Amino acid sequence: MYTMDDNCTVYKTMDFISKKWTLLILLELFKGGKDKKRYSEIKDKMEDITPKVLSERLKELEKEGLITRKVDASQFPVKTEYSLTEGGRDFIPIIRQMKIWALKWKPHNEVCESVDCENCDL
Amino acid sequence: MYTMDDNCTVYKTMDFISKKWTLLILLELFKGGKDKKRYSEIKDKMEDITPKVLSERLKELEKEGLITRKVDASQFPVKTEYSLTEGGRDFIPIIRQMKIWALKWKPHNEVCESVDCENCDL
DNA sequence: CCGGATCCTCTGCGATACTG
DNA sequence: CAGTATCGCAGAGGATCCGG
Repeated sequence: MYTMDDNCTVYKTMDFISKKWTLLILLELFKGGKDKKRYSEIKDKMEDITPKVLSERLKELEKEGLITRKVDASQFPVKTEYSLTEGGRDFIPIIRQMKIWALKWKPHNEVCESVDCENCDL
Repeated sequence: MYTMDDNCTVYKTMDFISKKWTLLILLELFKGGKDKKRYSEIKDKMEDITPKVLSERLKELEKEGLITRKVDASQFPVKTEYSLTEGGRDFIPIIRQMKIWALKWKPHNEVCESVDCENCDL
């Protein structure tokens, strides 16, 4: 007999990525091939996310080691830039697998009908 | 220039699986190699889920085509059994990828230190 | 008894405004 | 520009109830 263990690595990982917006932020940081993106740049692309939640998720992702945050205060206005860490980049293939799964099993539309559509860069 | 599109297949999939408990329920239905599991059986294994949320998630998963629900009213008490569909089973490798990722990048413990630990059957 | 539904509470998300 | 502060609401958690 087994029971779901709170301490299980998989359990904790799934609980972490099951927070709203988390995966989409990871994907947004990956898209376009840029290694750094600014707070406002992320926010502008993800139209429906609120500044509070974006801020919360970025902190969580940093704490979990998936992204890094760098502040350039040498000039004004101050620039804050976010990048994927190696571990964060290594999560992208999992998101790609989700897309491949979705293309196979879910009805899809013209916006996103191929694996390499420009909408999500996957 | 691109913007996150609500209609995007990937967007919708990520939004769907990003609901609390969804992935854990899928995993629970996979574990142990049984093809069917009863409501109470799932609930007992996932100690912290409440009957309300379990019921909601099972309905969503059924609607999304990942699981099926069969009621056996031929005897008493009535049995309700849930199984993974082909599409649902095809999602398990993605969860396995998450575990592999977690084992590589996150500190893990004795409960779950190998890919084939009996705790999650992945 | 089993598989939920119902009621209530409380945390998390959303919307808007504002600041160093 | 990059976030906080404040408030309101929907969805998750807890306990109990109920029809078959």
